Amino acid sequence: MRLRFAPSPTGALHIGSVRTTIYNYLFARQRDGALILRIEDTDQDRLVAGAIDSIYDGLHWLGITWNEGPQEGGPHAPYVQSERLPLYQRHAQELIDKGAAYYCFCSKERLAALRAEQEARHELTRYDRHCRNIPPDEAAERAKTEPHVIRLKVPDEGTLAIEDLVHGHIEWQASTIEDQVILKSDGFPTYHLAVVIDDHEMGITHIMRGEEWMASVPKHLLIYRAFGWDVPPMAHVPSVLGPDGKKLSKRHGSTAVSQFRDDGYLPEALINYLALIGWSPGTEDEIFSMDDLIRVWKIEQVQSAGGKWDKDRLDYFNGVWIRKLSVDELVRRLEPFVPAEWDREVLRKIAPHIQERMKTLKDAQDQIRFLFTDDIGYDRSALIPKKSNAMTTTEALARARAVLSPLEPFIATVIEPPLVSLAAELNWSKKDLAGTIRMAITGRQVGPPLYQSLEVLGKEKSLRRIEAAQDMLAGVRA
RNA sequence: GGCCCGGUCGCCUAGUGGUCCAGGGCGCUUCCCUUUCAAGGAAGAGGUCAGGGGUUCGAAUCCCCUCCGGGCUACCA
Repeated sequence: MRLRFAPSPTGALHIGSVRTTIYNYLFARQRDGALILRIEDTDQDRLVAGAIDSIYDGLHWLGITWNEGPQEGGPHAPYVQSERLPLYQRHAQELIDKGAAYYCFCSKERLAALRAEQEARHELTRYDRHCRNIPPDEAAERAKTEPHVIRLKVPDEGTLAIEDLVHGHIEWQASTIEDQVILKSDGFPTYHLAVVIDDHEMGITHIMRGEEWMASVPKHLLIYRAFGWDVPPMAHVPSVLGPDGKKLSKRHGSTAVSQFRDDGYLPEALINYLALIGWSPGTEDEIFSMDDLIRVWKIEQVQSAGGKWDKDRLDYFNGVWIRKLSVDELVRRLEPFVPAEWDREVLRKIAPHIQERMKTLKDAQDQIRFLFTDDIGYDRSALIPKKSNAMTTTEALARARAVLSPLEPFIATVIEPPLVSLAAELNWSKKDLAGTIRMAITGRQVGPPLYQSLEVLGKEKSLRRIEAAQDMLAGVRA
């Protein structure tokens, strides 16, 4: 069993192609098969520098591994199509020799004009086979000096069909297919020629790819047939759609895996969420690690309809996976998301208290900033509860400071009782007292639990900030 | 326009002729818990299974038509 995924280095690793890659990975791993990474860079004009690195980075981050590839090597190296040109050219020649393909000398201008005419007459826009009947000898001779492409010689009649693993029986009439260019004038193959040759040469046993490739299947079938090769089983998996129902793309916002990493998403969450677009276990379980997926995922359960991308649902899964992390692991994952100068010991102490309050790792920073800087600026009015005023609040803060200052050890369980009693004495609700103190020490209305926050902040700083709040209310400080 | 693929609550989906006056999750509403926010618990709103014809004792599930959506229609992948 050999599966492949074949991205084009035309940009950052895309979230949609990741979903398809995950399926390939699962299929290969659950059957002890091999996974091959092949770079399809036959379009010279669309190459983007650094794209291959970004593909590698993204895949590594997700924990997807493979057996053969450009950097890994393997029995069918090279795994980059631009390094396999002679192979395609040789095979294109073979197709010509077999009469399954022909040289075409039409200029791009003629093709454009032809197209314009057809459009004007509301006819089908396709190649008119102008060069199809040039005698082979003459064509071969002209090919030595004239610029040319090689086109597939599509038969006039016949039916082409596959039994798709996802969609079942699909068929096409040969008459509806164009004489597709398979070798471009720059000597590079088009996708159609290159995939068929590589999938065959590399011993790919199952082709799983996005459904946008379905329309080109009949062309591939013709090429397989011309070479006399067996056609491997194919599975065309549904697309990941944007909110507007169209195939997810940059238009819908960033689709780069690296963006999700930078935004504080866990690879576990992304994989879990993505796997569920287009696949369902048929049970009510929905939290799956990659290993779980390898166990339960089945190609038979893959949907035939596309599914829309839903950020809220991704956020939910991210929260689930963040909560599953051990504290040590959470701290480790938080590392890139907090300033280097922040004390890691303090981070570790507060981590358990913000763990269930994060949608993304990025959320942590704002919630715990007060522990690492004294610059927590807030408005004096924010200190005063609705039913209170500056004077009573100042009083409350003074009393709180008095109550807190002798406490030893300064830990949450010791801090709570006296503050609860104080609230009662002041005839304040616990909520109001806690809210005022929270604002005084954190500068925010929401955050980790107050008593734990005081503990982690430490007695000295806590008292100092409460005093500062008092002064602010009393007008001592602006 | 042509070819192909789709169409179950706002979204992801379960469902493969009866146990479905359609189940779960996200989101939303309400309540509980509660020092905030979350998390957690409970309840609820939300679907004429795109529409119309068949087949059948019986259809979301099978067939046909229509409508709608998407993909492809490049010397792009």
